[in-house]
Amino acid sequence: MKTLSQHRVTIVDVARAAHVSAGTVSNALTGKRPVAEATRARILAAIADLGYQPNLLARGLVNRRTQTIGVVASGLEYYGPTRALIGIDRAATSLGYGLLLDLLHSPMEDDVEAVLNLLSARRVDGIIWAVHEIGHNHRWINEERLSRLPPIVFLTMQPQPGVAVINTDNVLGARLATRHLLEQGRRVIGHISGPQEWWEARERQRGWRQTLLEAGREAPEELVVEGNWSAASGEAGLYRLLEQRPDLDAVFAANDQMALGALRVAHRLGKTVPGELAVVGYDNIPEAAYFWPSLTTVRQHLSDVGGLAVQSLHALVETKRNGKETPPPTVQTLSPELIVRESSLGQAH
Amino acid sequence: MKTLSQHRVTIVDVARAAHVSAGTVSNALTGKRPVAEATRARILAAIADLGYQPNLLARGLVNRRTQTIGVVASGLEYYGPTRALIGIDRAATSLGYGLLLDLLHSPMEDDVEAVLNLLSARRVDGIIWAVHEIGHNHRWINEERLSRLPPIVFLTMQPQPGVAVINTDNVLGARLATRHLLEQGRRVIGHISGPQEWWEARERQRGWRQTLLEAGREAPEELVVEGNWSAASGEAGLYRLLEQRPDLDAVFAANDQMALGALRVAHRLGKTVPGELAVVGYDNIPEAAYFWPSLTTVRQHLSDVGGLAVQSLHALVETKRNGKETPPPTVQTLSPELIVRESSLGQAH
DNA sequence: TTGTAGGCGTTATCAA
DNA sequence: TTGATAACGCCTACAA
Repeated sequence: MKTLSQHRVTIVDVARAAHVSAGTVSNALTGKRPVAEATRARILAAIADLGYQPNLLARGLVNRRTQTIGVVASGLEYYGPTRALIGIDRAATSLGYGLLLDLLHSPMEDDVEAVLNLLSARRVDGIIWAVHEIGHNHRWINEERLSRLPPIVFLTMQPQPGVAVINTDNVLGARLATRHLLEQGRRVIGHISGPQEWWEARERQRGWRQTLLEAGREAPEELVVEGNWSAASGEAGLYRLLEQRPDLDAVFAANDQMALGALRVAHRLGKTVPGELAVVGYDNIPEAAYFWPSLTTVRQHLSDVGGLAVQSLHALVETKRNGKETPPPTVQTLSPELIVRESSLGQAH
Repeated sequence: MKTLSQHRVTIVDVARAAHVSAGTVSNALTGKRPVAEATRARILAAIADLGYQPNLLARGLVNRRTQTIGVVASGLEYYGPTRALIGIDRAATSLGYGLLLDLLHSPMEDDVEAVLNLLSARRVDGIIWAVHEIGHNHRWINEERLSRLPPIVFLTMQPQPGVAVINTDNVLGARLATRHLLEQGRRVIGHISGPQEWWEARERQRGWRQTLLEAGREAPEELVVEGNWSAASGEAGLYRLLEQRPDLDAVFAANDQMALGALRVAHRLGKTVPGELAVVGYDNIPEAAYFWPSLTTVRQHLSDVGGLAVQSLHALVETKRNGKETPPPTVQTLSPELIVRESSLGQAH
């Protein structure tokens, strides 16, 4: 027996109030079958009257579809991942998906299986994996495992056969930065890299090296120091670099924070920027334009990356649902752009 | 008839494989009723064998509980909201909740009702409302509306009778900053405020004014300019301030980005910081320690705010589920702390 | 155009 | 300790 109190209103209540069957209410709601104008009006009135809200759990149960995307991310304390998340949210909302968010707090050790299982258990329609590739934390990715998961799209990782990836071209970004420094007449261009366990850090370093070699320069070990993305490590990095190569007249840091640390060292040593030392960063964090001097940097279109990921995922979900054979997963790579500001302009000295 | 292909394994499959009933499998899984050791072993074996994963939709349907928290947030491009989100995620995970994320991209105009309805329809157990209070965008909050929603906790807003709020003490933060400047012997302390539609901006300005008046100083209008949180507006702000009060020897900006803009103006004008002008910010973004000079600022414990929100929400959910009368909602306010760095140290001139 | 019956995958109740 | 049965709230055939 139903007590009126403490009873959430269901589709049956609406049906009763509108003098129709539950099925008809459902049809009026989903529009999957025609409903007479008059009855639809009564139904809508009843819905408004009772304050009915369809239970998406029940709906998902029968539809085998939840309109939900699971997003696994890490490093939200950095600028990049947050931008990507914003892009994901925007696209997801416009396609009618909800977002189930799961942050990995230590992306090298977190229990990936547990996360995946939970997402599966919640029956998300698809997954966006926005966890940085560090060390072997992408080891779990293989066809066997993926086959037992909903469609999944990866962000910023080493392309791999059989998986859908949305990338940014880190090599190109580094090349733009380095070439720009060459064009400004810089002769000794150092690099403060990210941690070498990070795929992106290796790519950026590769771009720097390639460009130097292609220009007939050398890229010896003493021109590279490894940072950990923090401004503190950028600071330490530039000190070390200057020790190893006092004639350094330019430095390309693998992110803006480390570049900021480098700027600080220059100030402290009384080295003028860009006069005696040119500095270029990577990421274009909002603050970069207001550093002193303002920072030349590389901009990635991260929120586009997020948006693209959702679109690709949506396509995968749809083709799977229609039972069609899924086309081979693709890699999409977006090009970054160089943003030139004060910190790198003009000839040395 | 069931075809083996294309059939997700259910609890019934497990039951059959383990020669027990579905109910028993359920009991083994949830531990809500005792199950003989021998049968439990068989069940677990079958689960592993079949790769069974409970369907949380179905479970949620009957339990009337989804172990999900809806998080509505805005301004993720800023440092603060992201920190809060991280804190929320951490606490939620440890309490066994999933996070359904919904970002408002223009928090003044977005359709709040649509968001709330969607969350309700998905049957989240509770909601965390982390949308900045701007203008009248919190107008919808009233007892009548809240009564038709799951338990909800608000972040950083003007306390209001009948709603649970987790706050940071913005007035106190501004007081700490301003008092510090007074103690350093500064005589003319200006303020670059946030947009006055923002509650937090008004609070910080209030703290600044109070402190000056209590110290027997004046806080005339020409000592305040309104920014929009961006570094650009901080830049414009300081120019204006200096025009109005050439004798300005300190400025308190309502966030670190605007402080950064102010630093830039000082450099450009050749004004030494802190010698001729002391600068204090608010937020303690990671870059602040590496500005030139490093920035004195106010640190809020935002990830604690997020964690507390989850805990409070959890408590609300539990008492509601046990049918107990919910105790009157409370306001919890965390104290910020002043972080002193180079930009404010020492006497003027 | 509408109604009826059955099922989506679990858990809770009541017996056994 | 275990098994049958009836919900949970919705959608989809099939009939009418």
